[in-house]
Amino acid sequence: MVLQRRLNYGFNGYEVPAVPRASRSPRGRVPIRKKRDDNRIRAIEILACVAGKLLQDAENSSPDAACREEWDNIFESTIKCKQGHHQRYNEDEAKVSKRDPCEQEICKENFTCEFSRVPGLQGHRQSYKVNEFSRARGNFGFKTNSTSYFADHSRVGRYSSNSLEFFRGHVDSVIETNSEAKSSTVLIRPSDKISFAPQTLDFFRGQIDSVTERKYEAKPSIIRSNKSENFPVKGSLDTLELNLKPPSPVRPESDLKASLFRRRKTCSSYSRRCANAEVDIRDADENSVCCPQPSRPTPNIVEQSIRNFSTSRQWRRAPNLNGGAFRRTDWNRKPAYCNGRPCHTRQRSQRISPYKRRMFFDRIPLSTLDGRFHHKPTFNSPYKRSNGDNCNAANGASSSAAGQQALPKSTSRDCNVKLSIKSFTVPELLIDIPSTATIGSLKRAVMEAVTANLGDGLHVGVILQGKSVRDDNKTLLQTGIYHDDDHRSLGFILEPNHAPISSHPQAEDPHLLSGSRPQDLMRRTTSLTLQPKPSDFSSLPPVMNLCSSVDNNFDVVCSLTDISTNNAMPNSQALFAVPAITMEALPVVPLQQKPRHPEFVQRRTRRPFSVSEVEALVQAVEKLGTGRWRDVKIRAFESAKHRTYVDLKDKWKTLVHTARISPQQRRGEPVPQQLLDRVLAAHAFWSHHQAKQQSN
DNA sequence: TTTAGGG
DNA sequence: CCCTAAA
Repeated sequence: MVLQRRLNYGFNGYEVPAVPRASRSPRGRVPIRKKRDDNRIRAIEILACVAGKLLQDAENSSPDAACREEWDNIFESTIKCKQGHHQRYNEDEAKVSKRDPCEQEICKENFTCEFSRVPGLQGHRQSYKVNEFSRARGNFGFKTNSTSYFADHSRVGRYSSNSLEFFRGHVDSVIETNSEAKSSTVLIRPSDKISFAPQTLDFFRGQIDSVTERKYEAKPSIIRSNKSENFPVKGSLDTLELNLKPPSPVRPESDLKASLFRRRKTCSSYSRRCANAEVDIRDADENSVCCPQPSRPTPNIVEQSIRNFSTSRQWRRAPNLNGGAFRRTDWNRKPAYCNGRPCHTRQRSQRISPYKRRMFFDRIPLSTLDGRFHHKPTFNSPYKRSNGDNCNAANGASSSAAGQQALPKSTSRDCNVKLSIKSFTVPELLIDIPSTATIGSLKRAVMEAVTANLGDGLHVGVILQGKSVRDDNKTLLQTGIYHDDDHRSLGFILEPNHAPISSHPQAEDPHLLSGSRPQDLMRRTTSLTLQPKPSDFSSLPPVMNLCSSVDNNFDVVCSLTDISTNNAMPNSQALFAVPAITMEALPVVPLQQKPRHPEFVQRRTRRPFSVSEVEALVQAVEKLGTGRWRDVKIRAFESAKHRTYVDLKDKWKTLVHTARISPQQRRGEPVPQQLLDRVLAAHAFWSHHQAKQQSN
């Protein structure tokens, strides 16, 4: 039949290559669908595994029944999902759905999570959509969209995110979202990936399997508030907290809470916005004195630091007149609150972390840790003094340095600086592990990844007043950090060592050296946040995302995105410290994974094939066969620069399709039936030929 | 890079 | 025409 047609139309010149091309065939991705399904199944299994582990940990290590019940509630609520819920998308998301084939599958798996038993979340309902996410090579997992509603149907948040990470974050967000959040809407533009609040990552480090660090290029998110007028524009945490009514009965610790927030007040909203480490500015006598404490951690200190680092808990340095051992202070006395009820993060960390923390720092060489911190002023360095003499020495040193700055008045008492780094944002960790892997191997893999991650040349950067302090040789005094100064804007940043140290003095402050990035980032953050302009998405490089639906109407957190796009953003790989309180609501943060927003991707102009082009294509394929598109291109479209071999392949595909459908169904410029018959003939011939090659 | 295939 | 897995 086919041959007959071939003969009918006069072509009999099929040219089978002398060297069979069977070795190159089959090519391409044959079982895509299957692969995706496998991935989905695998991811779900991992999620189940994680959830199970969480439950297990909660059951096994809960110190008291109340805590355990709380955990059970949370996890149960997290896991109990009802399928079939449908979710509407806003216009933006719908557009993306049209553009993104993967997004089109977003409705494939829907979940509704009910939080009826979670304290503070009664009546809360959250729906998720999970779809696979396979746009990017090596990208594993899903994408979810979720919208949260409270009992009164007020919207809490909308996320578009990579679902695996989403679920990670979800655990935290469930724990830490509080009912006050319903007064604000967090709108995150559709994007491909999310990152997590530090505690989320910390939490999952010990929970999950193999992790692969991804580097990111940050993209902005927009945060809006439905009722932002309820809150000061400045979004001061203190104000916000005080404005909010605790949903639960007042607890005895409420006075502590108040003092805690009062204390927080001394940290500027600026530094919080910029998502740098929060500095605990308490003095030994609880006066609000804020001085950075230069210190070189001793091994046990390192250990402790790492513990705290790994659990996103704050550590503090005791007044170090006795040599400056770190000590943890009043964690138990100072409850972290989420709108009147205790945050569970700490409980969780305590319960789950001992083992994990052990694993964590056991596997990190101390030398690495040393290295990571060595950019901070050290105990033995001239930067740090523990008594008045040393202070004077520091004075003298600073007075001999160029660009020094006048010493603040009182130096005798508070030369030591006490600060605590409450949290860090670390690069996203991606899971990629077979579902058959054991928890143990999973943990090992996580540890390895974390170790590799943290050991990979990170160092601590210092941010002062929004500027990165690059000169490691300057003293604190020269830099402008004194004990009784206003240290609202002091922050820290973890950054890779290979980040360019493009430092240049700031005109307005000669004592501050600055890499260009962090403050740029922050400025963008600020302006972006205050004046969201979706159209700026393509042009705004890096940035930040929200961590809270409660208090951060204008609070954003710098986050990290994929640097694999080669949009150089070296410092965007940095680990930004995040104010603890901003993490307390919605740790799920979307990140732009694609280089550009889909709607800004320029599509090639459509250039329909002319009949003569089709003729040339058919002729070439008749001669060379299907599957040699490069040769076809060279042979017949060498000079047609706008026709790639992929185009030719696509055109052939559509030609075959066109030839098979009835003429009434065809669109566009009509292709002569004769040509279409040749297409069918050649296609049949070469298909048959290929099949024969396969079987041999 | 090229091919195959889903979209 | 886009996207991307797989080779």
